[in-house]
Amino acid sequence: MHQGKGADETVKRQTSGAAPKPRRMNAAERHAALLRAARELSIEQGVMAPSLDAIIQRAGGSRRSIYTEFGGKDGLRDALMAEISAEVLPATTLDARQEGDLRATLKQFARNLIATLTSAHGTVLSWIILQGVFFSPERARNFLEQGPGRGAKLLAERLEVARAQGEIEVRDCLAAANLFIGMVRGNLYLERVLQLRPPPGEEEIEAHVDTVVDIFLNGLRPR
Amino acid sequence: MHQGKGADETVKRQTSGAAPKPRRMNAAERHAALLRAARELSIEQGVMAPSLDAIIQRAGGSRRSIYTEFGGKDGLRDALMAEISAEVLPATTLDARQEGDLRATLKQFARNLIATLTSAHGTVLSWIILQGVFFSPERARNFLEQGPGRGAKLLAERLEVARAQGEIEVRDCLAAANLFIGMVRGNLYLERVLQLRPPPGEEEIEAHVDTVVDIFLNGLRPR
DNA sequence: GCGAGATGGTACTTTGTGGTACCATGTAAG
DNA sequence: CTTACATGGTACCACAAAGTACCATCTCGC
Repeated sequence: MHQGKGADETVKRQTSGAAPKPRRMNAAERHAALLRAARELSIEQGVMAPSLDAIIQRAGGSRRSIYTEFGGKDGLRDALMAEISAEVLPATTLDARQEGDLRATLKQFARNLIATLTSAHGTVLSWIILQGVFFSPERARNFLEQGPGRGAKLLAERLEVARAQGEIEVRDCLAAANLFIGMVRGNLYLERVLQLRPPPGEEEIEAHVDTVVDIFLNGLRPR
Repeated sequence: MHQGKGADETVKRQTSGAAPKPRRMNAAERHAALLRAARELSIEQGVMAPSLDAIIQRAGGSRRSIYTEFGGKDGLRDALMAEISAEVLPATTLDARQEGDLRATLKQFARNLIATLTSAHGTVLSWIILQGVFFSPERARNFLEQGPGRGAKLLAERLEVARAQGEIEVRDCLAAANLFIGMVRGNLYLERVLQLRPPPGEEEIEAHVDTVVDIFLNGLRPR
């Protein structure tokens, strides 16, 4: 390995032009590179299962950068968790201002949710949250409340509006909302988390969403 | 600790009756004790997160027993996985011979499934399967196919019978079965896996099952 | 009783990994 | 050009935990 590094040194010496692989990163670059490497490796091996050495090797830079940027492995995990949470959270909540008809709203919500959950970063987030139960229960719980919990609540409110207008007939709107979300997740989500299949294509998502909304709305229609 | 053990020795000496804490285990006892300790600690700290020392300490016996019984930590994990799988599998499949009406069948299936999934060992199994993706994907995939996969298939067959009899109206019975299972899992399962709540009581399960089956069957009823 | 095999307890070795210190080198300021 | 600082690379340390060896002790068969 030493020899390999030595050979590279010829590159860095006097190359004045655009270096294909900048030898020096600024803070922002290092930050991003480390998070990206941590995320990629977490997808492959499990959340933060890879060693810091592996992360460094992929991200470039030195071990020290992890400590200067994140304060250690825990800090890196937290940062990764926060980053992905921020990406995924919007998809888990219903846009309350959307005033279209109920079916369209449900479809939009379902489409957004299942697409995000089954995407690559949605899967990683799931893993982080799931495993986070053991190393940072607070954060996991917090995410659950901010994300899926809030999404279910907003959806329940929308259902209550629909019920008031006689569109649907249901006892517990929050329970119904949770069931709807459960249907949306269905088996797709589980299969994705277990890495038994690639992310679904648009058509597949669309078909899934159609079926879910059909059954759900039909199940709630006034008799 | 030595003194504590020494004090116990008086018990074992000539006590002909039931020894409260037998000093020597036979193979079966050791096997069971180790699996039990591993399971309990896995519930508390994550699958196989505890060290062998912790497991030994709880199970009694010596480190060597793990190697003689299971060949090492990996063997113990596999054995634990197999054991819990065997316990949970029956609940994930529909009893095909049950010839009652559709609603009763669905309720029975849903009740069994959600009760098992949200129970303590169901939660551990989930963790084992989830994390198993990374250390033994084959076993995880196999379980999924044998359990939930087969359960969904059997349920789909039952739905097809119902469809043939005009009880329900649905395009894709397998998709519907998966949605049903998704509804049954709902949020209860997720909250349990994330240890955000204790196992639901019977009334709670019953209410959940009622709502699920109501919406589902209503959603599929012929128009 | 007594000895051989089995078992429990413990200490040791090895390995992997998080964290830290140090050196060399590249970059930027004067 | 020179100097000072920041950064990359590497070696080192500390610690935890898996795996192993050994000894004492218990059980069982003679």
